[in-house]
Amino acid sequence: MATSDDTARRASHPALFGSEERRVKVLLPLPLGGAYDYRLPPDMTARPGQFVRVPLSNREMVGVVWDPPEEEDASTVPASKLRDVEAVLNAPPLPAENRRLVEWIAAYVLSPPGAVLRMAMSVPSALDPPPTRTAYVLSDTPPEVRTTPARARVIERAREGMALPAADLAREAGVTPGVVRGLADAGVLVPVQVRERADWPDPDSERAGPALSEAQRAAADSVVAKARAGGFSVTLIDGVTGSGKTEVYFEAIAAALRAGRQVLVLLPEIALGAQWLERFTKRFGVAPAEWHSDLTAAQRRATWRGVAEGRVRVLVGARSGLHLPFPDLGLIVIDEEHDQSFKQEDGVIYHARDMAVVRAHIGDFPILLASATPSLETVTNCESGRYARLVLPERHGGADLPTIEMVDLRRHPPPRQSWIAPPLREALEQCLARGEQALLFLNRRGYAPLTLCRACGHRLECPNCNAWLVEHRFSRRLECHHCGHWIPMPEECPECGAADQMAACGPGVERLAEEAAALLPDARMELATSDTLMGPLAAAAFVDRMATGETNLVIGTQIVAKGYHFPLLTLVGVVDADLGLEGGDLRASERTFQLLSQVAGRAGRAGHKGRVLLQTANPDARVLSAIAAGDRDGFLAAEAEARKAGGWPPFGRLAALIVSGPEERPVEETARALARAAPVADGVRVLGPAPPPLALLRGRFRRRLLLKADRAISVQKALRDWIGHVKVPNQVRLHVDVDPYNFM
DNA sequence: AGCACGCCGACT
DNA sequence: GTCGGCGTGCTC
Repeated sequence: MATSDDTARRASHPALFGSEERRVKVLLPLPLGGAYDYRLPPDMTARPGQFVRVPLSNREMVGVVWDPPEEEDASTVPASKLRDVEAVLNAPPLPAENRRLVEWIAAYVLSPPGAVLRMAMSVPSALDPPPTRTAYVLSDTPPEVRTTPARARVIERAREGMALPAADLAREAGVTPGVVRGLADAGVLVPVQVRERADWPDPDSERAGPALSEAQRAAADSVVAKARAGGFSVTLIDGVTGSGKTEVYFEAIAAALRAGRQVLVLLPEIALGAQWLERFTKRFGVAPAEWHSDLTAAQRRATWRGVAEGRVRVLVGARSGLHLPFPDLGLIVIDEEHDQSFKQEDGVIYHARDMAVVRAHIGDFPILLASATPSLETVTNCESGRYARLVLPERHGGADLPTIEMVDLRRHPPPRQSWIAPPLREALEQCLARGEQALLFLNRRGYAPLTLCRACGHRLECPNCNAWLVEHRFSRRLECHHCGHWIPMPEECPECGAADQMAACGPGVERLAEEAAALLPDARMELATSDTLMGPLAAAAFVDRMATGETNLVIGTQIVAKGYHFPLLTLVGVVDADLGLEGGDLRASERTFQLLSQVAGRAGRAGHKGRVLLQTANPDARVLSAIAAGDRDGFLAAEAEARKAGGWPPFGRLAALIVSGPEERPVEETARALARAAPVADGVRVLGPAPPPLALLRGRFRRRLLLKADRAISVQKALRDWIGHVKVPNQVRLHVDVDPYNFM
């Protein structure tokens, strides 16, 4: 048994103890307490960051050699427990910046570091030896063979030197694969293994960018200086839709590239479309590398490697791109920084925008946040001086901001079972008559959000969730939007058996489309929802039909609010502007403001004046009058005032505890036990437990508690002290959501 | 996350 | 008398 003194000396002078085992810390992508110690065999070296294969119980796992602790652990695992590192993988290491990010996120969201590491190891095949393909070259000592014209063409092509796979060689020589095979069998061509290496041509940072307005130029100069100089800074690029934020951050990207650094651009998944990529390609001559859920396993593998080996210079991706192993990252851009999809809600719960700021701090380089409707968090950081702010005031390209009018549904009610009020109907007719395009926005998928039986009043609910089943008329189903459960549309009431009594209540986009088709029979209408625009191809085709005017009326959910620009669109009708205010959580107003601003921003570009009609039953709501008046800053100021008064974020801290389990009783009891054990301290309050709006979700009963604390208090410490004292029975799970955005 | 160990019901 | 249910705990 080594004394603790021994252990300390061995750690600081490993060479003096050559006969002793050499230990390395290895973090495994599992929710374990921390890194495990392994013995490094004498003939092996392993540096922090390298991927290693190690035994764990009766299996093998790949982990990352972790950095030795600054000071020796109080309790060292006894040498008798150590097992040998099996192999150091021949793959690029996980950079130190990524390792620090893993630790930082783990500490912040109270997750085991291994669970966070898993996000950085989401592509296991990236660590395998790069795949090779068989290619053919001319033999140095070709045997004599009968020459045919086809063979001559192949030999001529092969003489150019590049090793080519048989199929490519045959195609380029204009012969059948059989000819190539014959030459290979004869020994004229010899096979060689070539590394398959996807390549990302370097973006050309020297290409001339577009002419910038004076405001854009000033903003660009500022971010270019930051990108060139390096060093940590956070800058908000704040400008309305069409003010040219993208052009400004493209200049910063060019500057970072000229400085030899890699660049990461994060966008909400939904906004990562062909239009953004086209703009990038126009500016830099080549497309960037991409990272999103539509990539194949092979593309993922190649991209991970390309990033790790520094061959990818610019990557644009959804939030998980943050964990890619950039060895020389020098700039991050978060576009649409306010977008809530940056908050990851499953597995490790974290906010990619905030963690990107941490990543920039760790790497000591600038990060740019861009938005037309920045989050209150970011604006507050600008006002306190933590973040810099660059304002792009006017619309670029001459189009005026749209006029925004409210349609008071109490004064102009639509006919029964209809949702388009007369003023909106007239506006639509006029718009289409002028040969322009219109968008009807309703953030509700499907035909009707509720189906009930006229005979007995029974409402069709999801058996796994506290939610109504939504009718989808195209698929003839009732679907739960929370868990994926569906049933065929019933002919008779499942409760009382009455036939033909099922009634659709309320509108979804499908029903709205039905109404619009009746009102505007000549419209070339199209539905745009996540059901109809599945995948980048469908989305690109839709954008095309809009650009050519093939479609002149879109009925869409929030999918159309983000990322697309429709040059011919002049009218936007928001069918239910009050929808987002239901539920009334902390950020309901803010979200509504952002969403409606974005939708409104679709109207009127490229010289055409836009018009936006907001249908509402509450025209006096602060959010709506602020939108109509174009008073974003006034809205944010009022919102900030209200949050400050209540001690809510960003002026206070918040963490949610979600207790869930398949049976209600133990969930309820655990939630109550947590409440009893709640911390009692100045500046800390615990709210709840309360059943959330979705008290049953995916077959699990849920309760929520909320820890609300002053800004000066560490919620992490408070949570650790608190949760540590409560026994959570086995089938009950406790999720911690630090800085919650979702209150369902 | 797996996986083995460990105590209480229905079967050959 | 065993097979097997999944509760509990461990993996360097």
